Amino acid sequence: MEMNIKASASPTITDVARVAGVSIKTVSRVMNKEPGVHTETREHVLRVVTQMKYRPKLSARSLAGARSFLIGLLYYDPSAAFVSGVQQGATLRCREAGYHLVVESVKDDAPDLGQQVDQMTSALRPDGMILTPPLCENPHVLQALRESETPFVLISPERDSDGIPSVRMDDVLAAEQMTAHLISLGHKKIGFIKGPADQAASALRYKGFSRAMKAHALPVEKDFVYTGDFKFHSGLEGANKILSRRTRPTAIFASNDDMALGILASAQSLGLAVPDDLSIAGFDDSPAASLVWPQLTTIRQPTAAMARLAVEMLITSAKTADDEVQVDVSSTHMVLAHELVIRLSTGKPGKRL
Amino acid sequence: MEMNIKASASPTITDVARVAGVSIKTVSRVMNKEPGVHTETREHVLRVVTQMKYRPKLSARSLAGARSFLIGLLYYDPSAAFVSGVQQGATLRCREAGYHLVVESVKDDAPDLGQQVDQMTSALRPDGMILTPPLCENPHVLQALRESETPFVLISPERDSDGIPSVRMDDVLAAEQMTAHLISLGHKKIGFIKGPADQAASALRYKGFSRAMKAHALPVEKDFVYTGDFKFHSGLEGANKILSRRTRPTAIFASNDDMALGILASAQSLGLAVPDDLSIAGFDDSPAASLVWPQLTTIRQPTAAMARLAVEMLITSAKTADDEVQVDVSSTHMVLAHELVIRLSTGKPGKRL
DNA sequence: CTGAAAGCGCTTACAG
DNA sequence: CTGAAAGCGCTTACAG
Repeated sequence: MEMNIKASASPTITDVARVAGVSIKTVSRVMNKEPGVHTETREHVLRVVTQMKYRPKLSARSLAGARSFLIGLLYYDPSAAFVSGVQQGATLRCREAGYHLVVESVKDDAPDLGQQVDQMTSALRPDGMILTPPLCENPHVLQALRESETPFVLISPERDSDGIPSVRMDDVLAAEQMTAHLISLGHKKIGFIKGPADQAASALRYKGFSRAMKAHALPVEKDFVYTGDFKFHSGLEGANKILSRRTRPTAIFASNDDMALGILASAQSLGLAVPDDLSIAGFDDSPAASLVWPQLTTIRQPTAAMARLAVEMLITSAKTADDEVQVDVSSTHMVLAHELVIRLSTGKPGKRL
Repeated sequence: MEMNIKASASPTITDVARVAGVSIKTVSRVMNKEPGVHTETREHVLRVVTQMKYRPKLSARSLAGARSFLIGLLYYDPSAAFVSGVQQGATLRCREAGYHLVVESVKDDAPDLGQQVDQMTSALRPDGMILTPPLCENPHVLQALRESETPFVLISPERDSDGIPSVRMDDVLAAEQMTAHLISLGHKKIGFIKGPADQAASALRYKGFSRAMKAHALPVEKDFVYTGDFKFHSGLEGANKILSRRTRPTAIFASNDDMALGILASAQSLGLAVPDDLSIAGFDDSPAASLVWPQLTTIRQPTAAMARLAVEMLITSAKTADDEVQVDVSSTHMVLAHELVIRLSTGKPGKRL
């Protein structure tokens, strides 16, 4: 017969142990699902735990043990849909695993970025950190992380390097498929808006585009290619330029949605019907892609899935940190599937041109 | 002359005390900026701290003391620009104060929502929680929070209630100003797309609209008012309906940007020029508002500032929890200034109609 | 102004 | 399968 000894405040492991008539070590074993506890004992303890609403305190577990049950997410651009998706996936996986996600927004060009990271890791002692672009490439961040000996996973880094696990999608393949989609609709003159040279995705997406064009024996017209900066305005400008020529493409594929929306704006201001006069495709499936008319054909990045996997890897490495079964995730590079989202901004080339 | 006693691993308060030749209590005082330490002693300790790169461990501080230096942010809609802004402001203020932000994305209609909150508060023991709509109104969340005795602040709740601090903007005033702006441009027939009845902002914004109309002796035509659900599609539908009537308004004001973008799409599909044939105004200044052509006239909510203030209130209440000077924030309701963002989607009523 | 002692609530390492 | 002891790194309450 158990009885409540203290009703107020939150119960500690000692309270539970006393009520259950076992040692705190046994309660600890049960809470951590460790083997080596009699089924009856385990069930009995579990019952008491439920009854007393006992929840281990993170700070105590963290101080005594080797894990903090905290995962850090470092990001830069706050408005990006990309980060939203990543955070969503990370937070859900964390909850499932009894972990918590601590977010930190930093400026990519902050002079004290290294210290900020250092501050975060040494105070919090997270079991792992997740980096999103462009932080994946920031030497100060990477160095601070290495020095703190905090495990970390990169999401969509520029390139995979040995010893740093990463999760990504296949940008080249996605761009290739999108281009093939346009070609299959009947387009032969296809324009392309590139991203800025200093971002990894830019080159990869252009590569996919030109690869598909070449595969179908179509020329990549220089006049139809423009280099933007991933922002709306550059898409608008690029499209204005491309569409002002004597010969126009019947479709333009932009390296991201924001620029694709710029193309759409350009087309509308020029009185071109989309997709009849001009098909437009983007990349990202940002929220805005479904908030325009016609809705944008685009590529959906597996942001949430990438984040889930990143969390997974970090938790696993924390768990097995000093186990016999060393799971080495340090050279794991995962590639997740994307999704072609065909909407109304692409169609067969019109008859009007 | 100090010398490094242990170079490896991270130094603890004991290490610092030994090197500095003081007690750990003195180091603790210095780290917490407590008064009652000789300036010389303080400076000396500070020097050793810097030299050894000492950083107090959060878990130890949390376990021993009354504060966790953790603030929780509970949100529902992950894609919302609103949440992004709030998080941005919260994370920055937290860093300044040496706090960290733990985020948790929950489903508004999850059956175990109360338990989720309970789990979070009892494991993490955050010094405070921030809630965003529609969680501000969720009885399970509020009850779980109250039971856990975690202080919390509501951002833009439906209504202010005694004992629960809140931060908001003045929706009525903002809608009034936007309407006045349209009227000042010369519009007399102005349509309005309402938000869903179950969201507080809906009624407030409509109130501001009708108040301004009345102030200028203009009628609110029932045929020009439509009730949407804050989503793109409902704006599109509402506009289609309103614009299909014999008499059309020369301007439509939507209760949020997503619906305003729906109006824009409708206008474009009907061949109406914006703003010449139809002026369109939104509410939120979402990212998409600047990603369309013409860019949307809208209202910018002070999301980041609201979050900063919320964090501020929580930190203050945590600090003074058992001080003599009790700052009671429990009945504080702050109202922050918004901003009218006039862009190209509004203009003088055209001559064509 | 400064410090010695106790304790926060867990896990670790060890013993049986 | 179970437990007693020690200790994680700080703050609190107290003493001087």
